[in-house]
Amino acid sequence: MATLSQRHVVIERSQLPDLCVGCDSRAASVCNAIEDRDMARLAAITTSSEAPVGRVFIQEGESADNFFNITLGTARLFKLLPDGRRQITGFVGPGHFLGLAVSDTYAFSAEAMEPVRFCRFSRPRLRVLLDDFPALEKRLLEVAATELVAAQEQMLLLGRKTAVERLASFLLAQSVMGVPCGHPRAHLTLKMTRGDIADYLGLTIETISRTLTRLRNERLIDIPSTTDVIIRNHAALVNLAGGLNRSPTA
Amino acid sequence: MATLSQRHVVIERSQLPDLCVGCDSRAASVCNAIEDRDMARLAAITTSSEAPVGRVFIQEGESADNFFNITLGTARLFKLLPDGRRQITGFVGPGHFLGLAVSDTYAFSAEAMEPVRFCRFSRPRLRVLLDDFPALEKRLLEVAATELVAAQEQMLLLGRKTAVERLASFLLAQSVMGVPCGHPRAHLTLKMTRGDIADYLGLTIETISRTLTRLRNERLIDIPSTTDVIIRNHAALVNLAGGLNRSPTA
DNA sequence: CGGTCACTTGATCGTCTTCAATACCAGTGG
DNA sequence: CCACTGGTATTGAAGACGATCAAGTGACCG
Repeated sequence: MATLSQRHVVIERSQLPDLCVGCDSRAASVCNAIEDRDMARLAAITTSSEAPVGRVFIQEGESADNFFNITLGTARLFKLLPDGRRQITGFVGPGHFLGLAVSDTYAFSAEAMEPVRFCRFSRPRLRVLLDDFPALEKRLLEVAATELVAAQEQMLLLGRKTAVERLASFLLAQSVMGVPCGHPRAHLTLKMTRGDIADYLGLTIETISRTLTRLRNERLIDIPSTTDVIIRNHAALVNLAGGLNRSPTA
Repeated sequence: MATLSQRHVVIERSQLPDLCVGCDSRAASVCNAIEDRDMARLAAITTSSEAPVGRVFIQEGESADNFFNITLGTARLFKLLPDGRRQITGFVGPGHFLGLAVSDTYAFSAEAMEPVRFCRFSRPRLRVLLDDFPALEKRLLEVAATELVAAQEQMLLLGRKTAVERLASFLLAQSVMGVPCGHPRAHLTLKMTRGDIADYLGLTIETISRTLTRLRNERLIDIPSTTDVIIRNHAALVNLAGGLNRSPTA
């Protein structure tokens, strides 16, 4: 088990570019954020497991006994209302930590979108580890702060942006996902369904579909297939999205 | 300066009840979260300042040079869109830390709702302090995690709840604000305007007003003055709000 | 080839917004 | 004491954006 998860960790790190050391978005990746020796120590106390597509491997409200470190695949994080309305709070991939919940229960659910492999370790064990490696704790704090900033941006989106603006913001965010420093990608391959996007942006499937075709008709994007989007007019999208982290001139 | 802020800190702590040591919501207060000796050390490197009502003492997009620790008063945190639309991400009072931003610029603005007094200290200084006191860092992590959970709850509210549900959730949240463990207060005195509430809940002033009167007509609340709300039917509000952190039965 | 699932597109509906008028309250100065 | 002012809240009427309801298309797969 230990050796298995250890190998995953190594694979993870070797996949990541070694440049971009001083980059902002580097903090977003927990993988990059942890020293090699810490990662080894981390791997030693984890148990690796897998979740098939559709499996909810973290259930909101259940006892938050474990921390998770995704090593492969993608998952959606979401919260539900009693009548089934769903809000997706994020999509997470390799390198992401889950389970920072303070209370004794998880604050959200996590469901595998692709087959997901993750390392799991108990809270007490993490506590010990954090005591031994303050650097790890520092990094975790950075990660939490990064997510907090992202959450605030999402609040702005959900509370104040129109449908087009939300979709523009979403596409732009997707275009820089996993691109540490360089230029944003123009070709996106979405791993989520329209329903996922809708529940992430606080809209409905139909509105997502309509708005996408509208953006296509206005030549801002192309949609070669339902999973692929090509950004044709990046500047216009940025403008629509509300400047994308601009400093307000008002 | 140092002695001044130190006195504030002492005042802060003495105002807080010493019970409720094992309580969940204790983590939300940074004041409670820091050891006495750490607080003294903290106070030693801070400079205390004040902001009059309406003063924006943190500006989104500006260089994030300082951390802030509110010691008196209340402030609204918000983000703006280029055309002036505002999303309030939170209301913060004494004990709250600000400036956890990872990037080199603040991710939000902060404006004094009442006269605000705060201790300010530079990031490098905080870094030194965190190195000396791992316990402080651990607490900060808890605080960040708590805020993250709150942010996710707010995303659910903004993305998926109706106007009544949002207002019900808001009133209930207000009723437990500053009440660490005990029963929620029935009598609320709101420090924010309708406009603030609107920008916090992703609605308009008019909708807030209408929805409040609707709740009053349905005998769920009373509104003795524009700033005061009395919760008459707590259970009904909880039901409206969507169970309030319930574990979804679906 | 039939079935399922996801997506698209159209028509209608409802909630919240927008626009507008009025009421309210505190502070200020005549 | 009362009129005046500016900010804030309430209430009404009309409008818009997105939701809902519904039908149809296309891709994938047994």
